[in-house]
Amino acid sequence: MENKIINAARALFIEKGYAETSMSEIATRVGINRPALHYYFRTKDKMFQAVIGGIVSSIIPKVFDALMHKEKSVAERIGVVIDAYYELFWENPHLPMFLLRELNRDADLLINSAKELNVLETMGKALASVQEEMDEGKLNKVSLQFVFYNFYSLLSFPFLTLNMAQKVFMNDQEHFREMLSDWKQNIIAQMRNLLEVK
Amino acid sequence: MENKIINAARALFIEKGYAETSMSEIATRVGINRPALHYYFRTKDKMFQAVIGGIVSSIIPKVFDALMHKEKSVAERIGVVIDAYYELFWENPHLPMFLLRELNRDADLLINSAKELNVLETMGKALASVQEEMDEGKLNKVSLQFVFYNFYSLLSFPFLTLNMAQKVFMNDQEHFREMLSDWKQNIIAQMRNLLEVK
DNA sequence: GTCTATAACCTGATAGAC
DNA sequence: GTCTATCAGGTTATAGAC
Repeated sequence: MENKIINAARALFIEKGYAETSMSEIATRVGINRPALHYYFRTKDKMFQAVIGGIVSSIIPKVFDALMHKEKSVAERIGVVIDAYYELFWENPHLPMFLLRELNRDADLLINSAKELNVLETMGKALASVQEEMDEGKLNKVSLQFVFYNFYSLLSFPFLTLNMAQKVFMNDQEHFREMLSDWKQNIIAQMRNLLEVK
Repeated sequence: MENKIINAARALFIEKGYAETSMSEIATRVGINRPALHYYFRTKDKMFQAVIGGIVSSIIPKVFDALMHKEKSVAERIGVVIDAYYELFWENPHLPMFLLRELNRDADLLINSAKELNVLETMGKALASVQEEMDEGKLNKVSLQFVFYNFYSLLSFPFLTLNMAQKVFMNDQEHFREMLSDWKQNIIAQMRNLLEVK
């Protein structure tokens, strides 16, 4: 039962955000009523935090392992990371928008959750490994913030503007999938331009 | 008075979004009470639409003119466009997040407003002009959707993650301003990599 | 035009019966 | 554990006095 609730809550929170999701909505989705919800999670906030924990930990990635394999080329490593994120985002297309929205509403909530789950540490290690290669002259010297910005902006933007794309570019799901595949090559090309020594 | 209301409403809507901004909040900010608000704009929705109109029209850019000047290099033209957006976003740092949030909440509202103000047409012309140069072989052949994605993702991402940057990268305002200046060069470099024939 | 008063509703949360 | 009943507080919106 507890799981049923968390699943329904996660789906609704991700789709519409914290503020615009009501407890009644979650209750009817589960098939029970409000008071029953409060029995399992005393407050809306507690419930949201439980959901956040699950989401953040699903993003703690094996993904970052890929960055560590120095024997592989930049293109190969970036490709693996993109694939991992694509898989996650394809199942939850509104996840990037959700993270951004809640990061703006209450940054501490997400950041603290990430700290508890050692996400920042894992990410730090991965970025430090990139830094090493820069120091060795194997990669261009670029600030890690810029590496982060370039990668995540390009990765997330198509998902962030999914609604718009459907209306403006008339993208259906099939079209979107094809586009993502081409877009992956674009991200790789841009990251190579950023990082590879010429 | 009507203007005073619109200004207060715009500031609040941009900062916190439609759902999390209440009429009472706007009223106290203006210095009157709720019923007085409803006198000027009958419903919250009507008021929001009035605000949206002003915001969208402020983005209809002279910006796009810059793209038309074919005699200038890609780098020069992109630079001008970035400056125009930087100016707008510097005064309203939460504007990109606002647009994205409302685009996800109610895409039609924004798109219809954009249609009324001929934004899509202006944008279409600018993109068509880029298309021409591709046909002439002066620029790489890339889908216009990708040109759009590359530019706007890189442009908006630092603003979208402003809250996070302040907490994670310890960026104060001064630091952020410097970073933006370097970031501009990064956007130009990436757009050149995308568009320039080698 | 701007106020007070109030309607009608929805929210999150709790108490208590079963 | 799950229900009914209810509370206190906030929301948009309107009616009517001044």
